[in-house]
Amino acid sequence: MENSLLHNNAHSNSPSIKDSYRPLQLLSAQQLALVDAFITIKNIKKGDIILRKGEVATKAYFVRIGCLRSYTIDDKGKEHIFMFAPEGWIISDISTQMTDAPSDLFIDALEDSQVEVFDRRLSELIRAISPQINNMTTEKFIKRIAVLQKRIIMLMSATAWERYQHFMETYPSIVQRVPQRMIASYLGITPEALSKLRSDNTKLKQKK
Amino acid sequence: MENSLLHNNAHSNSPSIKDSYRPLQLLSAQQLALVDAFITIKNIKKGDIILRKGEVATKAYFVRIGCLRSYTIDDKGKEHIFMFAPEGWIISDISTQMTDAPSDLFIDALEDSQVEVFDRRLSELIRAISPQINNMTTEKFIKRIAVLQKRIIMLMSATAWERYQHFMETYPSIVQRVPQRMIASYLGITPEALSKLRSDNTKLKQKK
DNA sequence: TTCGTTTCTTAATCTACATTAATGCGCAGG
DNA sequence: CCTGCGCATTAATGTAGATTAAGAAACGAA
Repeated sequence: MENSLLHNNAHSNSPSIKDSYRPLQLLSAQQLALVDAFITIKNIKKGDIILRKGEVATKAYFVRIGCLRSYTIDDKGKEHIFMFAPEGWIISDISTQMTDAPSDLFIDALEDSQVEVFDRRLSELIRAISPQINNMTTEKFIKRIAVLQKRIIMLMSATAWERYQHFMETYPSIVQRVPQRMIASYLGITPEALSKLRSDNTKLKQKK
Repeated sequence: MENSLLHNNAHSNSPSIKDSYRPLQLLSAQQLALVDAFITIKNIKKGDIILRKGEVATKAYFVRIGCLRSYTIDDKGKEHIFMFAPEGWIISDISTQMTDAPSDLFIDALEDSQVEVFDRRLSELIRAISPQINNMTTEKFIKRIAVLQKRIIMLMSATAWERYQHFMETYPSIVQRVPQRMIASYLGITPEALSKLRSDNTKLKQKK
């Protein structure tokens, strides 16, 4: 079932970032062609790191096939996963992409993946030729802020189990695809704790 | 010492949001006058709530005098402070201000305060007349994203004591002004835990 | 001032999650 | 086909911070 989905995506009709512009007719055919000229396709092997902490990156990645993640490594050497990006998601370190600040994040591939790379220059170009798209971009930033805000509130107020529930709603396609220890890392708990969480709740369900 | 600071701010030369436009000469005198026409000044009494969860607000507030905060109340009735806004800070629920989403946050005043109110319409106006300011706004959003991102990483990886250290760096002027229990709420711990934290570390310092 | 309320602190107990460690499984490479 | 290593699970023990409770200090309103 998940496999057939993967196969579909492996064709040339994989999702593209341009899909979000087309339906609204925000860009002329000529402009779309221009965008095409700036977008490049990149294949990334499982485990390849495409951004490292401290680097100044200028690119964002739209995931066509596969799955990427962004994460930090703290002083004690511990990984903390910031987000996952399965098919259709965009991943980048916004602050290093839009300004010249060194990145706090690493980004790598959890599976063999294919992405559309768009450079800072493309963002600038596209925002210059279309005010609507410029506004769309701003709106995306605002939505991102709302998401981060909710995550903070969640980290402050919710138990590990509640956060796990929320994770499964946010990333239904991820749960079976990535190692448990990474889900634990995203939730801010240890793999052992997640394992316990899951088994305890399975038991609860069986009782009812 | 803090008092004299307060007195200075009580005069008409209090900081204004326009200060951030003037030095860059981004707006003509006429345009500044136009902005003036849209900005209103609001006095808020300690304890007054100017935004409630579920409301659709269209305003942001630049703090001239005093201190505001934004916070949520979770299912169990517990408050979680999201940010403080002393003099010079802007506070709002960005997602409700820029879209029509109902707010997740409450905003109220921790002291008698004076703010500059700017409506969504002003943001639109100002961004329409000045592309530079439009870009400045976008950059502010990006910086905000970076701040939220760091806070998430901090909540996932740092101990309560480390978070307290970071809080004091971020809000040096706040520590003596707001109740401890609110600082605890911002840090995501109980007032009792914060009290212990502080006394334990004082002892540590004395040992050395 | 005085009284009532809120806030801060200290201390005892409790709990969610971390740490450590041992076991078994699945899978990639020789 | 083994062999080894990363991963998941389980269990024992440890600990940061929550909860509960109670007393002291600070604060606001009459």
